Amino acid sequence: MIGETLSPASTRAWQEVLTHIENDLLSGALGPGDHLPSERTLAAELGVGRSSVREALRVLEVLGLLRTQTGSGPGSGAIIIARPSGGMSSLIRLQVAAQGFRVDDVVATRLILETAVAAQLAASGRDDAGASASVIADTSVERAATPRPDLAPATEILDAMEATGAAEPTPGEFLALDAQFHYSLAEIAGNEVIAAMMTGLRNSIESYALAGVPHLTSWRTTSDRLRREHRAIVAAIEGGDPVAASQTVNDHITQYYAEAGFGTPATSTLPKGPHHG
Amino acid sequence: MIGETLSPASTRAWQEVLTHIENDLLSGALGPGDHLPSERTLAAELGVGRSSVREALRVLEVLGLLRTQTGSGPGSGAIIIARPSGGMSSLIRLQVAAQGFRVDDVVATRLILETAVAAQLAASGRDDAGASASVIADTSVERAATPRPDLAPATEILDAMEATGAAEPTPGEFLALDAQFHYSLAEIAGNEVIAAMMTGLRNSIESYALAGVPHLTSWRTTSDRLRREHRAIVAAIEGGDPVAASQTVNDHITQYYAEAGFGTPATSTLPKGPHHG
DNA sequence: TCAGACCATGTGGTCAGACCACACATTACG
DNA sequence: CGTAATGTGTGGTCTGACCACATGGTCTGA
Repeated sequence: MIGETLSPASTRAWQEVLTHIENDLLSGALGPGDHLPSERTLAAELGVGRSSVREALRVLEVLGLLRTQTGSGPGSGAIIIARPSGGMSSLIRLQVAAQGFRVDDVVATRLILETAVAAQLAASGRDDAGASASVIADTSVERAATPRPDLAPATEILDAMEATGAAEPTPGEFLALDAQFHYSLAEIAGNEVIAAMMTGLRNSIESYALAGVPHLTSWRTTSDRLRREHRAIVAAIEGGDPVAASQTVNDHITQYYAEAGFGTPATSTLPKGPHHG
Repeated sequence: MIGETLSPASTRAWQEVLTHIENDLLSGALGPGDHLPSERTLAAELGVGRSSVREALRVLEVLGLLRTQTGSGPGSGAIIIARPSGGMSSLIRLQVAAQGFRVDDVVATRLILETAVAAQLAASGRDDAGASASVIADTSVERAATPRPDLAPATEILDAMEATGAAEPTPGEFLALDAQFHYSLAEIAGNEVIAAMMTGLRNSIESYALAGVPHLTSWRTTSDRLRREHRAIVAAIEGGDPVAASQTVNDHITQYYAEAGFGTPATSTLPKGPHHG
């Protein structure tokens, strides 16, 4: 066992651990909510050191596949949770930081996904869902036409954004609510992949969006416009007009980043925040 | 320093390392091609153990931000490389394995991105780029209208797919070339984010695509159709017709997965050995 | 002089052992 | 009967020690 270093050549120990867990996931031996064996047990079973097990678990944790907790009893240990948002955010944010992604590419991609979501939502409640006008939403892969999307979760967020007086959100809070609104649309559309990607894209450029606030001629004017546009998006979706919905979303996002004067990265202070559970 | 265990509360050591490296990336102190300090040095500088440094590096490695190499001299050590494809693939694949992502959501998302890419390519070479017919490609965020996309890299792959005789690709090779073709389109479009996401989405369901081959009535018939469709996609793009390009791509992808009989996971019921309580 | 062998050095990869803080379960005690 | 003390197992971390590897300088012999 000790002399196992004779053949570590191609596969590194932590990769074996990763592969083993992935296989357990694919075979169904492990699923959401399940506990992984303890690090020490896993190490003994796979014949590797605990360090290697930990490196694999760390990867899975960052990727949003599990959470770890100290202590004993239920709720402790490493538990499978499939929460792709966190992992997607980390990945995109770090790639932007390392210049693997351009910020405008991120924005452009977000635009594509959001317009597609809006178009799909607008089309999904109609009788003639999937009209030729909307190529994007016309996928025979999508689930059976939902009767009509319930936009209540989204509109509730809009209500919060329009609060006045003491409850009036600060720019930071406003943008957070804005992110929530857009995410809720993706969630209502029912595509977890898109929702996760949108969250990741949005989070990765959160600092840029915030840094752009001072560049605005008037936060009041802009925020009022954003509020109106949000309502317009909802109206377009409820009106069953995919093209209008897409266009409204497109303008909404495009205008803000144009006004905020993009290209100025928010150096040093990274926004990030604790990986909320 | 030793008694640093008094306040590890909120931030775990490896996260500090991660944050430190991220800050270096954002500040420009680290960039693509740069070497990170050695693990031992980094550990000493940050006042953490080497294990913690390694856990952070492992995360960055999986996310596609750096590669590590043993030995000494240039080329060894941890080097910053911003290659998001690998990380995106791992993330999506594992999320699918952990049931965080549904396979049909992955396919639907891929559809959205690929149709958007095709539409953008078709529109980018025209004088009236951004016509109202193509909402998706109409983003004022996209880079200045490229003169006309050079599809040579894509068509070369198609040539390889159409090789006959000894060079004729096997189904596995064919699908690999197919993935390359689609990736090359995204690459030509110039959006790294989309390219990475497409690669990740495609890779994560590679096994499903392969598992579907036996379900086809005739591989020859299907592969011939795919070849024709690839040429049609290129033709539509060169023809400057965004709608046709999107539709062609949409049909291309949709049809294959329909023929391949989706919904059936690649794994048949495995023994399901819960070697842990 | 030069080419080859040789070894010192530094790197990541891995392991083993040892603590700590924590959370729960059990037990002992008032 | 309830509360406090204790036991147990978990992840989190650090330390020290090897290994395999790649480089670069040094030494040796032709």
